[in-house]
Amino acid sequence: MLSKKTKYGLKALTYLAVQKDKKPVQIAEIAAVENISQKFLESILLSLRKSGFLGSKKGKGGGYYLLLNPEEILMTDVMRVLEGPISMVPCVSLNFYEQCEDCPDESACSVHKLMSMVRDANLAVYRNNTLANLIC
Amino acid sequence: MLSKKTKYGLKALTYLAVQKDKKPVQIAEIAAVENISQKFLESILLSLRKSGFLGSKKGKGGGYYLLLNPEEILMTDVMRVLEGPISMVPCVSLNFYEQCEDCPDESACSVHKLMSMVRDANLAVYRNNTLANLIC
DNA sequence: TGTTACTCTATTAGATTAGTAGGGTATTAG
DNA sequence: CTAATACCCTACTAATCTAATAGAGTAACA
Repeated sequence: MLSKKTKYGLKALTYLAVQKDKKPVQIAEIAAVENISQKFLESILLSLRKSGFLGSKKGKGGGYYLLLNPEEILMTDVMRVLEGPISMVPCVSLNFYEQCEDCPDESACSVHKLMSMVRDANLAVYRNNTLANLIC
Repeated sequence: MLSKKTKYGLKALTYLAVQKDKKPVQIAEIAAVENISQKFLESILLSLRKSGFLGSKKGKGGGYYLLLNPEEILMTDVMRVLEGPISMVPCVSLNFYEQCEDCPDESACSVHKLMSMVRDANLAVYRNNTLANLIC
């Protein structure tokens, strides 16, 4: 299942991407329009900022804004930050590889084989989509 | 993440699929060879039996066995039983559709759009693979 | 007829998720 | 300057899910 964190994060990114100008948008506005708990959204936007997707401005008239153009924001990167590894098992992960301690032979493992294919399929989708593709 | 239930279930199915003859295999044997908690494996095999993948024989010399040939066991069906819906969000599920109560317009939702593509990609993998494809 | 091995129910520790609460701090408008 | 604004951060909690454990029950074969 997709976590609410990822769901809300994607919605917030989309909301920022469709803004006419580049002016900062307040958390409260996004939370209200997208039906998201404001405090929860705060923590999500914070992690998106720390990951380099968003910039923020403090004080009156402050808020969050995209640091890149929507065409430059790859879903691969967004999903890794919000949802974690794209692979469903660590033994097929490209970025977070870990050996299974209970599996003597990876190349003979049916789970490894199936999940490798699933990883490739998902990666293909995420690599071929930017934030711009998800708008409208 | 893939649950241990699914991982163990796939390993058990594979183990049964590579047996020379169709004689029942005991839970204890599978659990020992595949490094799985026997009691946990019990409940997994039980649900695979109830779903029509496995048959069982009680008493001495009993155990579990495949009811179909490995070529006839589609990953789509196996994954739905072990892991649940293939879609990551209910609003893109073909078999378990549910509307999001917080989302006014599905067709304009970026999450819906992305997750539809992910679902299609995963379905393609699961539909193109049978238990037979995962052996060796 | 007794052993074997599946069947079923209940319980539990631990982890994760989604959210809540509350205060702190930097910045800007006026 | 200063007060309001809005981001920033830590800690806590209820609920849920996962993985596993325990133990009793039941069917069937040798």
